[in-house]
Amino acid sequence: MARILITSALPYINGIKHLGNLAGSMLPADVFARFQRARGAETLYICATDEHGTPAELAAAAAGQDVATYCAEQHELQKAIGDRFGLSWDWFGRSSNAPNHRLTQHFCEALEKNGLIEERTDKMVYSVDDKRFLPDRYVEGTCPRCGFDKARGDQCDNCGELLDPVDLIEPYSVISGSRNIEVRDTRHLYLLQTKIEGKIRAWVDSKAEGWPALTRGIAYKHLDEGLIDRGITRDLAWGIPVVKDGAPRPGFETKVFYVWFDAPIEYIGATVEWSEATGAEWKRWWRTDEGATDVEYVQFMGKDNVAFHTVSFPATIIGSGEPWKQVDRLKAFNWLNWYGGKFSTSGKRGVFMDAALELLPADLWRWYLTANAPEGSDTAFTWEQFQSAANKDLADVLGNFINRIVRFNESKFGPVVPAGGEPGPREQQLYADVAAQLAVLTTELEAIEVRKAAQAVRALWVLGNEYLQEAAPWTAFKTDVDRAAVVTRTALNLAALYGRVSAPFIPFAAEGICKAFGEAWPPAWPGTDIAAELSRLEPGRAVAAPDVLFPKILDEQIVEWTERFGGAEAG
RNA sequence: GGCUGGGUAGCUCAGAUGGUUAGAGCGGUGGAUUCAUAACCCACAGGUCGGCGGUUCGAUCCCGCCCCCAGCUACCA
Repeated sequence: MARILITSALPYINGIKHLGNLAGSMLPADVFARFQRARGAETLYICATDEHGTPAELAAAAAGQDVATYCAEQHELQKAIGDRFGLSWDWFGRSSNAPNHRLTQHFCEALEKNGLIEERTDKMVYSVDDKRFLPDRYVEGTCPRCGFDKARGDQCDNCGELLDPVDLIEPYSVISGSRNIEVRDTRHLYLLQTKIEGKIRAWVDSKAEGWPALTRGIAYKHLDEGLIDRGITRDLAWGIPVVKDGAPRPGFETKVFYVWFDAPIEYIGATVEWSEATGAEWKRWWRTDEGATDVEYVQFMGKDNVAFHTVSFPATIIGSGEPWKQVDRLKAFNWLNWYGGKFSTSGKRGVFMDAALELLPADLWRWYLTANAPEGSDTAFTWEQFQSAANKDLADVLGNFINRIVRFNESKFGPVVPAGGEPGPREQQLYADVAAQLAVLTTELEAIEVRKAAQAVRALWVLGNEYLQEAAPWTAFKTDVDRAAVVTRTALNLAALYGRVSAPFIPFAAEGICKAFGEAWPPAWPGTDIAAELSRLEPGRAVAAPDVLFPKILDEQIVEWTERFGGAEAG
C-alpha cells in the first residue's frame, strides 16, 4: 500500500488564523489525510507553527512579552484550535524547536560545501531608536512619485509605484514612528540560486505536468524571469543562529537565518520532533536513501506560497546535493475572500478560527469551506451562502435522512436492524447508483479536487432520500411488512455508509453516525462491492438514534453575525 | 509598470483540446408526498460565457487590443 506524506503550509505564529487560512491549506490537507488513512495508506500529516521573522518579534512586543514566551503561548493556542477543528495532524511542530535549528544549519553547511553560499554586503535601513534594521515594509514615507504620505518602503499603496526605501521622502520607522533612521552596511549570506537554475528547472519540468495551472504558472514565471541569488540571513535576534564549524559564524553573531529559509525545512524538522516523541523513524519518510523512495509527498498551500515551494525550497534541497524526498504533488489554493474583499484583523472583517467555533460546531465550517473551497479562483464567503450550505446539505439532506430512517425504524421495528425480505430491483438500482457515485467520490478525493469531492458526497446523500421517497417503506408497511423491512434495512445500511464516506469532511458528525450504527471509528473506506457494503448491518444489530447531528442556522443568527463581523456593507 | 492566474445563470462555482439543447448547488416558481430537523422527492424558469475586432464553414473556447479582480515582482510572511 502507498505511503503518503502530507504537509500543509505552516500557519504564521502571530495570532489565530482566519477561515481563509484554514480553507486554503490545513483543512483540505486534513480531508486528504483522513481519506488516505481510511483507504489503508500509511499516512503522515505534518504541520507546525512558523515562528520566526520580524512580525513575530513585533507581535510579541505589542503583547508585552518576550518572543519565546509569546511564541510558546501562541503555538499552544493554534494547536488547541486546530484540534477543535478536527485537524488530524500526526504532529504539529514548531519551527523554533531544536530539530529545525539543527537541520537549517545543516542545510546551510551542505550548500556552502557545494559552493552555493556567499557572504555579501548590503545597504539596509537602520532605525537608531528601534535599535534594529527595518525590512522595506517597515519603513514608510512620502512617495516621490505621487506624494502619498504613507507609501511603504517596497511599494506605494496609492499609485502602485515600486520603491526602494531610500527613495522615500522623509522616511520614518513604522514601528516607532522615529525619523532617526539611516542606511547602514550589513553582511549577509546569499544562496547562489543562479548557479543551480538549470537543475531547478529540470526538476520543475519533471514535476510540473501534474501540477495545476496556478502552480505551474507561478513556478515558470519565476524561472522564466530568471532566478536571482537570495539573501538567507537577517539582522534579527529571534531565529536560528548562523553557525560555522559548530560555533557562531564570525560576523554573524547578531544575525539569524531568514524565516523563509528555515520555515519549509521545518516540514522535516517537525517530522523529527514526531519521531523523537513517538519513537518512529523519520528518515524513511524524508531520505530516499533510507526508505523514502515509495513515499508520495503532497503539499497544500495558498497561492502566495507557491514560489517558495516550487523554486526556493527545492533550491535548498537540490543545492544540498543530498537525497531528500521532494514534493510530488503540490495543491495550491486561491483566496477565500470576505464578501469579495480581504479578511482583515485590523479592519474587523471576517471570522477567525476561534470566533467561528464560538458560533457553530466545526463540521458546519468544515463543510462549507470544502464544498466552496477556493480552488479555481478566489471565492467569496457570504453568510447567506454559509447558511444555505450548512442548512440544506447537512441538516436537510444528510441529517434529516439519518433521522427519518432511524425514527421510522424505531417506530415500526424497534431499535434494531429489522429482519425479513430480500432485496429487489429497486435495491439493485440503488447499488448501481451508489457504486457509481462512490467511484466519483473516490476519484475526486484521490485527485484532491475538493469541491468536486464534496459535490460527490452530497450526491451520495441525495441518493438516500430519493430511494426512501420511491421505495416508501411507510406505505409498504401497511401491506407487506417484509418489503418494508428490506427497504428500512437497506436505508439504515446506507446511513451507516454515509458515516464512513463523510468522515473526511465532517469527522465529528461522522463519528456520531458510525457509533450510532455500531460501526468502527475511524472507519475504513468502502470497497466496490456495494451490495455487500449495504448489507453490513446484520438483522438484530442495535441502532441507537444519534442526537440532532446538525443544528440549523437561524435567520436571526445571520443578521446578528453580519452585524458583529461585518458583511455585505463591506464588499 | 512587468509577469502569472481569473472574469460563465440573481448568488457561489463547474465546463468545453472550437461543432446540434453551456452545467451543479443555493435562491425563485409549480407539483407530489407525509417516515422525518416545515424536511425530502419531481418539474419548470433564468445566461448575447467581461468588451471590441480578427481567424474559421462554425468562437464562450484560438489570436489581437481594451476593461475589471487577484497573486507575485525576491528584505512581509
